[in-house]
Amino acid sequence: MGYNCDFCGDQRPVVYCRSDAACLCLSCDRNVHSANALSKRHSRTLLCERCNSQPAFVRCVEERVSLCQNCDWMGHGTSTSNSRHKRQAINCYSGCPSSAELSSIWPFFQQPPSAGESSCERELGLMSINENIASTSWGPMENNISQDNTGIAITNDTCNSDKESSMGESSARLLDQPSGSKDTSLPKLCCPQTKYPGLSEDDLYDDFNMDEVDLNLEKYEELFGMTLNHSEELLENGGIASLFGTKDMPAADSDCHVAAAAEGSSVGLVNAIQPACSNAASADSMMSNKTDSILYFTARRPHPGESSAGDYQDCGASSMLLMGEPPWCPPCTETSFTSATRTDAVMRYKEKKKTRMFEKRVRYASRKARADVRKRVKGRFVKAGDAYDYDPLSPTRSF
DNA sequence: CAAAGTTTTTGCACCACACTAAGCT
DNA sequence: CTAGCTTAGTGTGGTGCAAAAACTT
Repeated sequence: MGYNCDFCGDQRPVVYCRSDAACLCLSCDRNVHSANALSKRHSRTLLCERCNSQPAFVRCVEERVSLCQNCDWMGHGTSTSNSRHKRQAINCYSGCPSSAELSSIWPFFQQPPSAGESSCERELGLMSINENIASTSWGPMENNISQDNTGIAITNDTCNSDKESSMGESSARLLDQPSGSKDTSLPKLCCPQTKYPGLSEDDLYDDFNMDEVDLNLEKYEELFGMTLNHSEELLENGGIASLFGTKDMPAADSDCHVAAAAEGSSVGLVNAIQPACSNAASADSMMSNKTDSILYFTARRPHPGESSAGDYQDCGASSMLLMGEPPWCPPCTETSFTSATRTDAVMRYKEKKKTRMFEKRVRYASRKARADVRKRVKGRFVKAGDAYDYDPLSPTRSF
């Protein structure tokens, strides 16, 4: 097929790293992801055995292949005779597991013939995979996630730890909401995007526990621009109140409420839109809807001293933390969302959207992988062999 | 309220080199 | 038409610095 590891370009890729958007062989996977604590947190999953370019999220038991959303859709769509094939979700992992340990995560997993025991595996012994994570969770173990009954996943991510401190109280309140919380603790699956036989609605919601990098807005917008337009249309049509099921949407000092409500409502949108974008659909598309809504509301009126909405976007799902009280909180007594405010907000949103087009995005995962491990002096790349003051692969510096 | 001073935020250039794409043989 | 080669241009991330913005006096 001609597909090779994005890093070494030699071995057949086996796993897909969402954070790096890279297909890697086991050896490089361990090398790259043992480089530092952050890379170790990258959640990876098997590579789709059909297209060899997307992360697999289900395993077809009958066909014994791991499939991405798209290939699964193509192969198991309702119109095909294979639609009744039994499939099981494929979990993600982080850390630096050995092939044997991967086999314990995925019973069907077999080490490719070409991929021998890597030096990384031999030398580093960095296996840090947490049994619970491997079997039940998406991503880093430090994520504490709960869900409310609208399907909002609230992540307690390191990414927003700073902001969380300022919003800590409201976040805590949100997390502690007795009425809304189902106390569902951690989501269980990593990547199922649509409803499948055997996957519950809860499983669907689990999608919202996303890797922060996957929440790159341009990426979603690029793939699923229509969903954004949809959200925008709702705004412009004044559909916010009806969308949220309340006519008293808070205005001032309540961006958080609005965002949270939009959050929950977006889930509905997702379900409605999903089939239309199935060709390229992925879990990302779900977050596209979610974050787009967040984008608008958080961008609407930044509080003094707060970071910009863009910062929230950078943190992806963790932006949810900043939303303060959940939608089921009684609306405040302030004026409702007037049409003038809405128009103004839409204008700001469109402006923001325009500028966002120019934001940086990683186009070549292999280059990113190289840059990630390249030695630097004061942030600048140095020639191989030259003295350096920063080596991403080494916890200590040369000086 | 305006001006001056201070602090914070934002944007960008820099670096090496693997990789891509285009052009040519 | 395809394959192989050459070459120019691109993109990648961490850091430092300058400019702009925000804030205080």
